[in-house]
Amino acid sequence: MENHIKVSSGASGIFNRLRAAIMNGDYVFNERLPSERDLAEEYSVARGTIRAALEQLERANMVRKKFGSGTFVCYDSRFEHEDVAEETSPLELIETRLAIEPHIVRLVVSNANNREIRNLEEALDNVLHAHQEPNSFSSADEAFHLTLASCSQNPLLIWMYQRINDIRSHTQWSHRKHNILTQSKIDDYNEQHSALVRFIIRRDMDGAVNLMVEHLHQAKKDLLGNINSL
Amino acid sequence: MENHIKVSSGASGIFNRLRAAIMNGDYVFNERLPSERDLAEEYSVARGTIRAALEQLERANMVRKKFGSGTFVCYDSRFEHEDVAEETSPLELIETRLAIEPHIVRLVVSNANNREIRNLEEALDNVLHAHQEPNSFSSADEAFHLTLASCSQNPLLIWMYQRINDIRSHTQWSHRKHNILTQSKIDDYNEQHSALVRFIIRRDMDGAVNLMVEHLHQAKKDLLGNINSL
DNA sequence: ATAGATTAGACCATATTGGGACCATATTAA
DNA sequence: TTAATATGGTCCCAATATGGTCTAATCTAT
Repeated sequence: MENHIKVSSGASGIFNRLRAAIMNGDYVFNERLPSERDLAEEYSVARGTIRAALEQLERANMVRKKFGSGTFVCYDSRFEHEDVAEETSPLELIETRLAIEPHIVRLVVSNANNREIRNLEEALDNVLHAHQEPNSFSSADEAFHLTLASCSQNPLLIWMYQRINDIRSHTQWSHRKHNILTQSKIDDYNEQHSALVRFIIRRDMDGAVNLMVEHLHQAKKDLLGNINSL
Repeated sequence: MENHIKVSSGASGIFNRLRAAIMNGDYVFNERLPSERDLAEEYSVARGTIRAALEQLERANMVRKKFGSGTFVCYDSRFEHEDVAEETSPLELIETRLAIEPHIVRLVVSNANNREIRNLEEALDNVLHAHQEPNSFSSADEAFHLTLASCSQNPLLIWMYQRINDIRSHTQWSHRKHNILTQSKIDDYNEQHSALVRFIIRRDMDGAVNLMVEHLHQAKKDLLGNINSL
């Protein structure tokens, strides 16, 4: 009957304490937990008990273990109260980008100063020279579009685009990137990125906006084509 | 609480410390980090560990490496908007609405079903019959536009519009509403609200979108006129 | 007394780290 | 222009850290 006093004991107790620590942010997303041996010492318990607790955490999808490397947090507290990321499909994300990015381009063409143009050219350079590999390109592409948003100088739009990038990098469909982002697709997209920056530098409003719309429509088409072919 | 100094070990530990340094402003935008060899000495780890940490930073879009030159910060602290509501001006809010609402209208015209049309008509009714007083109208107006957003059936767009409404009801200018929202202005806006719903019911895409753009441009003009007259 | 949980330790397979060397490119000084 | 230097990119090998597995002894609750 001592369980009435102790909150919990044994492996489940360690599980609860570790889960609380992760949800509390003591261990953040992608961080490596202390080794099983260290945790055992920290909680004054045998390694087997720690392993049992970690297995519970793994079943709860809060950590993942990597042989020979460590145990890593895969619980993202950023989305703790945000079901938006979970509910938003790739298609709905593109639709949202289609809503705000063309207008961002309008603002950039009318407002961007030389310093921001330089930042944009640098981001373009990065995405053009990103390793020809889906994850690397995708990450540079996110940075490019965020830089574009930042050139709008509108804090609310920038903030919204950050949320879009959060969702872009949120897992759901990332495994599809490898099907969609072939070498030739990456080349196509980069062609459009370059053209977009040229239009912006020339202050060609219609050209830039239309290109952005086309860019996103192509991304949408590629996404739909891929889904249909599953 | 115990003085629990927790320093993640290995590459991810270095990653966390460097990320904190960058976010803290120890290294600023476009600044060159110390060389990998210097960082290795500074943190008393091998160069390979530093390289692993820098690769994580690169994946997080916080630094970029230039072959033969160095590693440069590409994290812009201006992107960190602690409280976006505080930083967003009325004009910037309108610009943001100008970005997303016309596209919301597009989606509504193509996707809305009868049930959603009924919700929209109800929201229209509410805003038409709101007390002819700025706060009452403003609140009904927010609800009308949010209903419109929800008819898009896109959870991300709906969520973003909720954030817009948060800011609308928060912002700096609420005291100006009394200057802007005169009886005749309210009548003008409601004229547009009614016309918008008619266009949507007729599935007149161009008419609806153009009207929404006009609606927001008028709101922008009214806002600017009021600011200039201060 | 029994069954299950916990402890403690040993060993294995893999990944990371330490430390060094050399290469390719960019920057700087002569 | 040319040479020297600084920097990131790559490879190597040994040492260490880590999770995976197994065994046996001990504790605990029924």
